[in-house]
Amino acid sequence: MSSYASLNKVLIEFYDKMASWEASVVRESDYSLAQIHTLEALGNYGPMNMKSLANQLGITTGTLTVQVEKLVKLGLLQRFYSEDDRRSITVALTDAGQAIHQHHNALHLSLTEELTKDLSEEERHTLGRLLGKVNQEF
Amino acid sequence: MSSYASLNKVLIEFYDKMASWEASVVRESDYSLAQIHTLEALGNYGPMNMKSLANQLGITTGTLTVQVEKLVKLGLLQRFYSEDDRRSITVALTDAGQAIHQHHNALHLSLTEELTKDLSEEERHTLGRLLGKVNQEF
DNA sequence: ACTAGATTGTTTGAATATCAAAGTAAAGTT
DNA sequence: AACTTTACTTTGATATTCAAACAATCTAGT
Repeated sequence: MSSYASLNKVLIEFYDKMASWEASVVRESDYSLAQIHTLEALGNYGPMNMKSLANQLGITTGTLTVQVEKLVKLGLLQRFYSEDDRRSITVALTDAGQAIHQHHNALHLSLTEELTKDLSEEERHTLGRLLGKVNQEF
Repeated sequence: MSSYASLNKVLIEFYDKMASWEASVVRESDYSLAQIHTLEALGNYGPMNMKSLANQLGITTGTLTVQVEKLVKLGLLQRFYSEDDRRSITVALTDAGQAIHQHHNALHLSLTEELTKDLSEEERHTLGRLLGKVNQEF
């Protein structure tokens, strides 16, 4: 097996396991997977407009419009209207949304600690550096 | 930021980007995200019973029962009944299911090649080794 | 051998999430 | 000014999901 193929396997396996972990964590919360993903995207990458957010989440803007409307009604998101471009709408977390994101993010951090507890400090640094390079290529 | 926190960020970012890529690739195919995920799990990890597959996919067995039924009708999956434990049902890809999985997997392999083209052979090996360790901790 | 509890998978009913396509309004282009 | 593109929303149809109740089978302890 080529180095690409074996690395491909490992990358997919990580993605699968992360998705499965996320699903089980979210199922025990008060929010759906789609909702948590929306809060996570805004919490991790900051406020953004509908198009960027839909692209980030891998859904259409039509789907996102519905989802954002629900989260606004729940008090977790707020919309900001741009004066530069009046078609564009920036979406951001409210304080309440921020709190939920931070709670969820703490779970992620615990998981990361657990997953990498047997790595040396240097290995953790190397893994972060290499995967960071990979991320930039998307 | 601690080494855990920065690594956490990178891991999440990779997961997000992979999910987004997967969604856009799948949207252009004839199958849904849930269906492709089911085929992928069986293709990558081999035949398994309903409970294991549901766990692998991060969904309940109730949801999976419905999904497997559809895929069986489409001729992509087949069920095998165990004699050891007559409650258990092993699910596997048919040849047609295998073909779809292989087509999708080829897209993954292209992505991996693209993502890691600027890494040295040694860096690819290191990344695979470290992420492999992480995967084992789940 | 009996039984109580655990395990595996299915069914059901209700809530959510999703897309594609059509529509609206604003911005950019020629 | 007319045309095209862009950002977002709405709509209608499907697909996905879960929790809870259920049925069949297995396991362990007595």
